[in-house]
Amino acid sequence: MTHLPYDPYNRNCPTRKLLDRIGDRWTVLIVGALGEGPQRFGEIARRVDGVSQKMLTQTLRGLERDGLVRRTVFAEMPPRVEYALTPVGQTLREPLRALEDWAREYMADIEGARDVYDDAAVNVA
Amino acid sequence: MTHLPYDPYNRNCPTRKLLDRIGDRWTVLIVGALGEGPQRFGEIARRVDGVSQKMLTQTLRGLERDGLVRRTVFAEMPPRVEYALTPVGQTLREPLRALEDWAREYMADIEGARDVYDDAAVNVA
DNA sequence: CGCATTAGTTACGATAGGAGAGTAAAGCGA
DNA sequence: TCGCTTTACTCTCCTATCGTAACTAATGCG
Repeated sequence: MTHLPYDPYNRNCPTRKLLDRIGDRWTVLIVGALGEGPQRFGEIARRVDGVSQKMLTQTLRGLERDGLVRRTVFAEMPPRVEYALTPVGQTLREPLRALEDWAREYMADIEGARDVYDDAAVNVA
Repeated sequence: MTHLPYDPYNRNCPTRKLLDRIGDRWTVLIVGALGEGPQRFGEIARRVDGVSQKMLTQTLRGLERDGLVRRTVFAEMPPRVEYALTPVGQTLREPLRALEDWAREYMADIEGARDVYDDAAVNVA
């Protein structure tokens, strides 16, 4: 039998929560960083400027659970842990990069639109 | 002169916040809904199952301020307000639909990965 | 006169996120 | 031997955001 059609417009569909995860700010940046190759915890932290250790751990754990990231612990001291995209995780690179590229491309337009909107609000007030 | 390169990996870059907005759960679904044509407030609310009036208003206001959505008020009673994507808003449809499609395509894989992960955790515990 | 309709707004409790300090375990220099 | 360093977390506390649900304005209709 085929599965029910997944539909994020339905509140009970699991794709609804999945969208939350993959559209998440840190997920976009972390997957983007790992797209360049496997990296250690600290390397990702430095690459993704501003991410707290807590959120980095939390996001990586979620991605690992979802089978998008593989976590490898080396029994050394100080500890060494390497993170890498799985084959499924690789398939996320393109849609997320598209989002990143969109943000870069239209940022200026949007800042302009905000100025116009905010000026109009001031004039009315 | 060209503008500074926008880089969401830098915590102070405005694209960082922009990523938050466009990756947002409600934004993805609302832009998706409006991709089918202009719609009234209530129509969007019915299409995007589970969105509260508060979040719908808030998200639409943000999209309007960013110049991605145009809001048209008709002076009637009861009120009628129509929302439509602007040309810039249209350019968001493709990357967001790619996200939606990805979620639909890989949902089953991910649910499988979660089962494996959670079973392993139980065995260790 | 009172109820229905539409597009909101407001108040409030729950939850998620950020900041910052604390932890384990081994290496290494004084 | 003491204690400082490194790495990958974990914990606590505080604030911001989100969801729920009730309330509102303004008109038509029975």
